[in-house]
Amino acid sequence: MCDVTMAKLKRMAKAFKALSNPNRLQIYLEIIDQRSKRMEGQLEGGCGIAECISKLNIGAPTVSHHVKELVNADLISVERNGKFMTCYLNEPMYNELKEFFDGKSLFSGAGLLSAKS
Amino acid sequence: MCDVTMAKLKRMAKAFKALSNPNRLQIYLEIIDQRSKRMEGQLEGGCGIAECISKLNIGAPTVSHHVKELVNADLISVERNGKFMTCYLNEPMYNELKEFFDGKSLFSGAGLLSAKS
DNA sequence: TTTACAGTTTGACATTCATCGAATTGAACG
DNA sequence: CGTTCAATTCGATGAATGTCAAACTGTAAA
Repeated sequence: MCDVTMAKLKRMAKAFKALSNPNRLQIYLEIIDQRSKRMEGQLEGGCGIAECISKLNIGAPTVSHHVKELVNADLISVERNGKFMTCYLNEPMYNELKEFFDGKSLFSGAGLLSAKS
Repeated sequence: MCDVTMAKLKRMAKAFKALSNPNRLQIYLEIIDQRSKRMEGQLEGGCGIAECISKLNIGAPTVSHHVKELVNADLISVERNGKFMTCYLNEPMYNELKEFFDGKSLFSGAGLLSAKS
């Protein structure tokens, strides 16, 4: 009965873990930021990884690893454009996160804790 | 100029880390849940730790450790009531989390990534 | 005061993480 | 083709994490 809820809990925990590293959070926010600009027509395409590499104080292998983690947590998706890589925000997951703290969350009153294991 | 924003980023990353463990997330949600019930007058007092211990599949030392992590991330506060411990939701942090994914977040357009270290 | 219960501390252990340097793949371009 | 640049893969390593069992502290109640 709590299966769906439990699955969601795991999914959320995974998303939070992906966002729990400051560098990864910054990459995620950069992607969100570029998406906003794109929606306003100030930009085309998605967020390039090279951009993140140059703006953060960590090496390319680390950025690559972080991007993979964000993809793995369903927070973003990645697409190859010739020589470059482009990151896109995963909108459904973004909305799920947005709704998570909305008070009328799936969790409240669901008696989640009574589901052992 | 981005100091405040950077501080917030770190704070958020810390909060996400605290919520990135499924057991810890469940404890947090239980506390939120009990707070809701309390607001509806269905319950008095806060959430007891013993309750979490009995409902989760982990030992008391681990729950104690998790609770400390939640306190450390400013997500909850704890108070002693005689023999029992009571957990309370930290409302400001809860609101900060709620507002984080609100679109008009502090981060969008702030050029956060351009602030090296 | 002795017992029982709630919760913490300590120490240990296996696992996961963040990061790096070096080597590698893969696309574009001369 | 050979070079260059974007990005990944592959070890390696030091640090942090989640969990437990055992011992401890502190409060209440018998």
